[in-house]
Amino acid sequence: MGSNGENVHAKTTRLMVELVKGKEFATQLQNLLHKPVEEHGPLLAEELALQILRSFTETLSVLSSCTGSSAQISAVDGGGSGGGSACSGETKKKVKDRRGCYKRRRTSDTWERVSSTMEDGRTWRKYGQKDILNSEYPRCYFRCTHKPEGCKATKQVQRMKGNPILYRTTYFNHHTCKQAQSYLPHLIIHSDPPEPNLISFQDNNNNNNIPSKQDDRNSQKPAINISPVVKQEDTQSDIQDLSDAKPTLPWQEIIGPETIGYKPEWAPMRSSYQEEVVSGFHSCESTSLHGLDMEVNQLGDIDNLHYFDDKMY
DNA sequence: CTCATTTGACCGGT
DNA sequence: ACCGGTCAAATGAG
Repeated sequence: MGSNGENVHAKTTRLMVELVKGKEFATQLQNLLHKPVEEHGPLLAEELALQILRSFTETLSVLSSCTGSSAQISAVDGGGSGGGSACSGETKKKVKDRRGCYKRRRTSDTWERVSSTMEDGRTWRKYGQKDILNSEYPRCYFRCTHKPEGCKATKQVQRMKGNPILYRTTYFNHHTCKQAQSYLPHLIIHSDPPEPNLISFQDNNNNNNIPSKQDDRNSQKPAINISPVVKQEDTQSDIQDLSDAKPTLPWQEIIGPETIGYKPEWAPMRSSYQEEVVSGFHSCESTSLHGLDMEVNQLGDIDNLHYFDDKMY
């Protein structure tokens, strides 16, 4: 980087163009959200959201090329082991050939999900967190709370580089615990007071569990954010940052008042997606993940679910 | 007291 | 040698 000023200038211009475009799309989307869905239909909003994402992707791509490295940033690249560094983020560490080359082996039981929420209807226990080279955000490691029972499902969650509102979650291994078999969270949007925009997840099996005590404990966590207006009524341990006073509820912002009530004053107006990378199948997983995705997508959220085979990643 | 999270240390893959 | 993943003691909340 810095080796060719002309290119940098051109790229800066391109960045500006992309960002302006993204802002325009976001503005259009915002305006759209103040109109009844019947007027424009759901597809237009989705198209705008896609344009915004595209703008982000392009911006990240330009930023990536600024480094002059092999960094590859995409809309779903959370800056994991292969992530690149930002233009301004010239690493102070001496860079050797092996740096950033490490890649965890992937199997067919590994898949990745990019989401505005790390919610997946499972109960997880955090067992580690690491700062990842060239990544702005730490990677958090979770295992199924039923590991003592033999469940080998794990997941990694990391905020996406350049788009920290998105979570990338990588899942590893299937759930073998039985709790998840019966676990079928159902996304419910509460439009009634006292908690406007309240969204809760309830399973179909009367798992009417109290919110985990992690809920407020996790307010320290940087990586996992669920809006406080999202209420979890299951024993989902990865509902975190519920106490965070500055929530992000992407689908909420995207779908606007017509769908779920109203956008709170404090809700930041931005194209917000969170990255969730999940690894491995819960063998106990039945429908919760996909069911949730479906619900969220219906609300305008954009999830990217990537399955890995041995060669991907 | 119990249990989840944090975080530095260690291990093993690349 | 480096880096990511996991372990486990320390810490803290309920």
